[in-house]
Amino acid sequence: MKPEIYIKDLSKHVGKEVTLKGWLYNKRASKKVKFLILRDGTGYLQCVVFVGNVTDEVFALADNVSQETAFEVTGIIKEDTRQVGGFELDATDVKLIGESEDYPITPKDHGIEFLIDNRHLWLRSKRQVAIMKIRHRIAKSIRDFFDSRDFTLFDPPIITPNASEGTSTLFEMEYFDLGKAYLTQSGQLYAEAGAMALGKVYTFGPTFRAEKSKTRRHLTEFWMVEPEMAFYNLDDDMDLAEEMLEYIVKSVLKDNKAELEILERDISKLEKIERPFPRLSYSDAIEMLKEEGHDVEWGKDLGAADETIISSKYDKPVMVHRYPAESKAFYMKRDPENEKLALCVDVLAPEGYGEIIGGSQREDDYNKLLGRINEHKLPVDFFKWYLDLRKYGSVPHSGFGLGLERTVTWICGIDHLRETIPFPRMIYRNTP
RNA sequence: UCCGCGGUAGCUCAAUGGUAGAGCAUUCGGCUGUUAACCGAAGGGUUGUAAGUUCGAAUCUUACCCGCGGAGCCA
Repeated sequence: MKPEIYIKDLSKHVGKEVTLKGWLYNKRASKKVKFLILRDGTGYLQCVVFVGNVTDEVFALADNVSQETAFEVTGIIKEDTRQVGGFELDATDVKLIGESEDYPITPKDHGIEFLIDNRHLWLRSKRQVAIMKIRHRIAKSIRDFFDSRDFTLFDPPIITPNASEGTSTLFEMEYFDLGKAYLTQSGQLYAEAGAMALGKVYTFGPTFRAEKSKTRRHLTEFWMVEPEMAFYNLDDDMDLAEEMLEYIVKSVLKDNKAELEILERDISKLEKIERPFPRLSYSDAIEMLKEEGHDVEWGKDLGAADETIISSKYDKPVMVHRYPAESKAFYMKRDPENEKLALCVDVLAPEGYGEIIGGSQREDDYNKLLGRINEHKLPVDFFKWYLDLRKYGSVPHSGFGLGLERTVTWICGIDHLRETIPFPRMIYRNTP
């Protein structure tokens, strides 16, 4: 029943008769010859059905198949430089597997609302298939990167009673008789416990933010990778982030050339992603913006426009570190050389793609951390276990979070991250 | 939450306040090599909803609904 060969493997079958299974991507027809474009998830193949080469019934069938009809085709594989994949199939038989009537997504233009309404079908289109393959490659390269560096995959809970950065942006639910619980917006606090147990860990899973953000850079459900390392300071943290990003980009360049081409990605931009990446303190970034005549003030977080200006100066990701602590999360350690600064870093992707990583060295002093929790008016009870990590063998430690969809968006060179996850969840959309 | 833009055929879009149209898709016909194939024909409409102005509203006004882009916030 299962296919014996796939389109990606055709080079081994030139001159031989093969049977392929898939769906009709598109069709071009004249009276005596029909061109059926088959897609099977691994590639695209033009199948030529000539009037004399098949029975009349088969020829009539080839004439009638409509877009996205599932069918099986048998024929001889020929090399053909005119075709995208380099091959063509001379059909000797076609069998119908599943009909497709009035498929809504045509090869012409569509609006985004219509496409997202039909996301379950939109995923079949060439561009979406390419993006999903690159997403997969990026996820795999992330796992390979950490796995080969003595990290242990550490899965934090999705349902949590506490908030790492306040409750205003959390999805809330009733948890039996225990009151409110929330969908996690970060596995970091749990990863810290993991780092104290295993040394180096990483989490990789979905996270949730009920932010009312309506931009091309936000989803309410997105995937995040969060490494957490004992005995790493901020510099070590930045070194790791840099090494990981380089590794990811090189993996995609090595294995996804065809997909990048479908997306018309300018590969030369990705080829420049090599260590070292520029590092810039927040204060220097502010100075730089001021010199350019932009209205910025020390102490405020950088806006999206500011980030774009900074990242446009470089053709590599930029690491902006040591932001004013006031606007940052409670768990970040202060810079011992300047208590107003947090030992944190944001990595801004090039070409205006903005923040893809946020990381920091964590506060490892019990009393300072307790003070921060109180300053931020967070419920101390919920953080008792987290404070314990500073009570029993506390060590300097650091970590960061990488947004998977933002990374895919940047590497694919597309303009909205809703295309980088199979079924995007956004503020005004939770279907299909 | 705020600012801006939009909603017309299955889809993408036209249409000075005066008969609602084209391309694609669909159906039928033509074509032996097409690359979003091409050529010809046909069917397809409560112009987001409600009210108002007007002899007459897709077009002007008001309210509402839905969507898109952006800001803030963040990955």
